[in-house]
Amino acid sequence: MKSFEINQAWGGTEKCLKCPIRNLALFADLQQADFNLLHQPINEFSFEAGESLYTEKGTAKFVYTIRSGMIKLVRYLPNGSYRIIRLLRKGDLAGIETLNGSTYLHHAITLQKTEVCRIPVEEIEALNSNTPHLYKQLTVQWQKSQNDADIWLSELTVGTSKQRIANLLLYLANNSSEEDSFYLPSRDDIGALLAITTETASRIVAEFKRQSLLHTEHQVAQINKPELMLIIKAGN
Amino acid sequence: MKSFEINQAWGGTEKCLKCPIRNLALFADLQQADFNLLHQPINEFSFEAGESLYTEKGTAKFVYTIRSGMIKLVRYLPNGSYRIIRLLRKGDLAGIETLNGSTYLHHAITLQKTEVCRIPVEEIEALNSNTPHLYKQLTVQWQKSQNDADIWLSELTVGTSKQRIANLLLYLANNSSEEDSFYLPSRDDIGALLAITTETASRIVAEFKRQSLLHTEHQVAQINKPELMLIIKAGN
DNA sequence: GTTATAAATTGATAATTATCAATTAGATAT
DNA sequence: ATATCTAATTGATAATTATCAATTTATAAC
Repeated sequence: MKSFEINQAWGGTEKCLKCPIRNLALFADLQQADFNLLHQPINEFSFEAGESLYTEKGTAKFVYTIRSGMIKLVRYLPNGSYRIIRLLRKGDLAGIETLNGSTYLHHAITLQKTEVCRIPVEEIEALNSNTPHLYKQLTVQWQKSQNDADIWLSELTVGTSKQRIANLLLYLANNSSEEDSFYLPSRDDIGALLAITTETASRIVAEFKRQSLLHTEHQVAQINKPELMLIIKAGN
Repeated sequence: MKSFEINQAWGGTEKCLKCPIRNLALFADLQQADFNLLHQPINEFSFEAGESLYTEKGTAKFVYTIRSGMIKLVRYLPNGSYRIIRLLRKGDLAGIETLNGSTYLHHAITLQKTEVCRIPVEEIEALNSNTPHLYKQLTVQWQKSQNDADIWLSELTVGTSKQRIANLLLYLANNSSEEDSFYLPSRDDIGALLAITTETASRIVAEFKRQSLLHTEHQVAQINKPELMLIIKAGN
């Protein structure tokens, strides 16, 4: 594991209060006094692309808030293939299922350089018992991930492969941190996201590039949104 | 709407405490005193097959606990088709998204005769503010629906249509209230569940019937589980 | 029961996608 | 820079599925 701890250990209070993404994250509603309830340190980690935060059925001790970058939640299927269940970005929570169980339900793997805050589950449980301020954000996060799953199911599993990829590109562009570019997943991952083969994903991505609907430089991508939206509608 | 109220209005205390599905449902952890916090009545409704509990973007005032039967959560797509996002059964919650928003995110439609308890959102919010006993069950429910969505995404969107339908039949059989039979959705709904066409769904269901892997009488179905599991593995 | 209506099934064909295989481009290590 | 490995692309073909259309079966209404 190449990940490293950015700050050795700190109480949390000072830094969480000043955190640039606090309004997006789990602790949005916590107040000064609430932070004093924290006993264990909340550490900040930086992961390179392709690293694993945790694995399915692994013992679950931490929840992660994503500060920057992108994470895929992966399930491996009995036949050896894998499916990407969801993509997580800035402000999202990973591993929150551990509040009701002792193991993680997915593999969490970074797609890019990703910075996270690692919160011990026990601290979440303690906060929940002692302050009413965390509960609201937990339900907001829950709802966000549920809604994401719904969009995935309703929009990214219908239509031809071309329509699905066009939809995915628009989704990625609309949810990117950058204004006009976004991270383009590998063809393998596009396949695992949309339940199509790597080859089909590659063919269509290459075709979009030839048609100048998509420009890439390494994994940084830009798209022609209006044209892709037409493809989703018309399907040609 | 043919639905009718089973009980005109009642305080909730007596009946919720004796409810046969209470251990499954939202109020599992509530104690005698907590029920006294309820001000509005919790009414019991019975719906016939094909009725609508609520519609997407409808003003959300109620959450529903399913006592018996089955409900589909539906999203209509821009092109006029629809997708079934999830199936809800005994003990599941419908409309819980309204805790963080003012509208429902799906259409909820009964597939069979279905009995529900209708809980005003305000009561849930009030309970949450005044007792810590609801929160735990809310997260349990949240996790259950998230997990269901994950299973859907990872298992029911991969493989050939035949494998997907075999998977769906096993899922329905394993989650049925009855020991050895289950409710078989219409071919339209099977299509909307698995993102395949009605015709493909019909062809495969008919084939399974010819092969005696599936027996139906009206919409009551029985399956040969071991054989269907082989089909999922082998795909033929 | 008979008729009307909706759902399920089946057929023929075209379109889409998976599969297997090879090649090219890109990234990493030496 | 060169060798090595991995990812992306492309081709040919078979398999799967959608589409359009017709027919049969089931359900509901009278």
